[in-house]
Amino acid sequence: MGRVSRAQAQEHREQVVAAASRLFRERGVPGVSVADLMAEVGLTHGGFYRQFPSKQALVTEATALAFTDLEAQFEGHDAAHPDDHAAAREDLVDYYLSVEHRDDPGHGCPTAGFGPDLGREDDVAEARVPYSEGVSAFARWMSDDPEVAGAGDLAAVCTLVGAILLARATVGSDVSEDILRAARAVLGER
Amino acid sequence: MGRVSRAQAQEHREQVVAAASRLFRERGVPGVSVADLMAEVGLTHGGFYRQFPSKQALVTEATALAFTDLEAQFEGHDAAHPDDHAAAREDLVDYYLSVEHRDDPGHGCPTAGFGPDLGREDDVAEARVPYSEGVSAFARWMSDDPEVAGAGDLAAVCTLVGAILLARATVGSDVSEDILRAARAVLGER
DNA sequence: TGTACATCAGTGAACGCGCGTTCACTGATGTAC
DNA sequence: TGTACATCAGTGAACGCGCGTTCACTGATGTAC
Repeated sequence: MGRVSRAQAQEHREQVVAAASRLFRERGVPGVSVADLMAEVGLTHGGFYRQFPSKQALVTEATALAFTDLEAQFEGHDAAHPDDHAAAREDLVDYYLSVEHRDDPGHGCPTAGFGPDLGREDDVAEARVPYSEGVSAFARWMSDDPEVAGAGDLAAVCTLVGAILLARATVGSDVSEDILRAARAVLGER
Repeated sequence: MGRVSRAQAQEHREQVVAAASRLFRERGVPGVSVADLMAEVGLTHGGFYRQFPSKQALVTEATALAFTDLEAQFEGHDAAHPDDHAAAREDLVDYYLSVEHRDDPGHGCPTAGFGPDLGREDDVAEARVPYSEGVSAFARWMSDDPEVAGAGDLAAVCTLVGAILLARATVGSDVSEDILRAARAVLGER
């Protein structure tokens, strides 16, 4: 192939991070290889290390990007309901606890998508920094006061994340839909 | 080594399932090899396939065993508070949202331990059967009427599982303890 | 603006390694007489 | 109860495979004059 322009290389780099952000959520970090990621962008695996020091470094970047995308989603809900944050929140909860979200983890919540891998593997501990900040921001957005999250807001995030995780793990059983319905009922009352 | 007695072989088998039940929760299914599991019991990897058709079949058995252990834990809490199920439930929630539980996933809740892997990999779909039944039983135990779980009970399970997952993924940040505290506060009010 | 050279993004073979699974083999256990 | 034979739990080498990472190489891009 020969050398590629700096702009092109930068674009490739960003595409790899975007692919990682999606695939890591979908299949988990150990379920996606460096070769898979590069192939997603139309490149071969060898060039990976000219852009990233290691696979684990990419995990941190992919986590951060996924939370940036989540933030944009929040802003989208707010824009759809000017001056009515409660309605925006209702929209989010509605989507969050939908079958669509359950069945599309790759484009879904990074809190649920990256959580399991970050809780387990010590070698991705670095990624816990953007992750923890993302969880805080999520709770703040769930709050009435966007500056501080209360216990109820943090607990609401737990309920959302637990529900989507359980709904995914019980797919194929009626329990899966029961879970989504139950969480929706309880969070609707808040 | 030569042949071993049937009783001995049966014991080995059970020890492997028990080790799998613990290690799969701790490191995830892809994080534990067949050789790891056999070594845990003092055997070599080759003999695995005389006891199990595949690694994936073991996942199902390990999931079922972990939920049997959880059931025993429920009974223990009930036994500690005869005729006071609410107090037993308080005990469970207290342990569930503790730093000890967060830091010991291997002996912790199978709902949180097996959930991520079952939600992701299609080749362990078989294990979703005991898993779904276990989630239902968990919700029923959280209920006042042990025969039926209401939406609030299922949602409480979601909150517990979400909280422990998030607390594990944010270890090292203050958010981790905030999460445990927040879930405790909200579930205490129920 | 044009030319000569240095840079470096991406290639593809290769590194060592660990994986799940198979298999010929072993020798103590279990069984048939 | 004792003996001869069949069974089969566990061993350890080997299977093919994919992993993360390294590296000599390529040729277009970027730069110095």
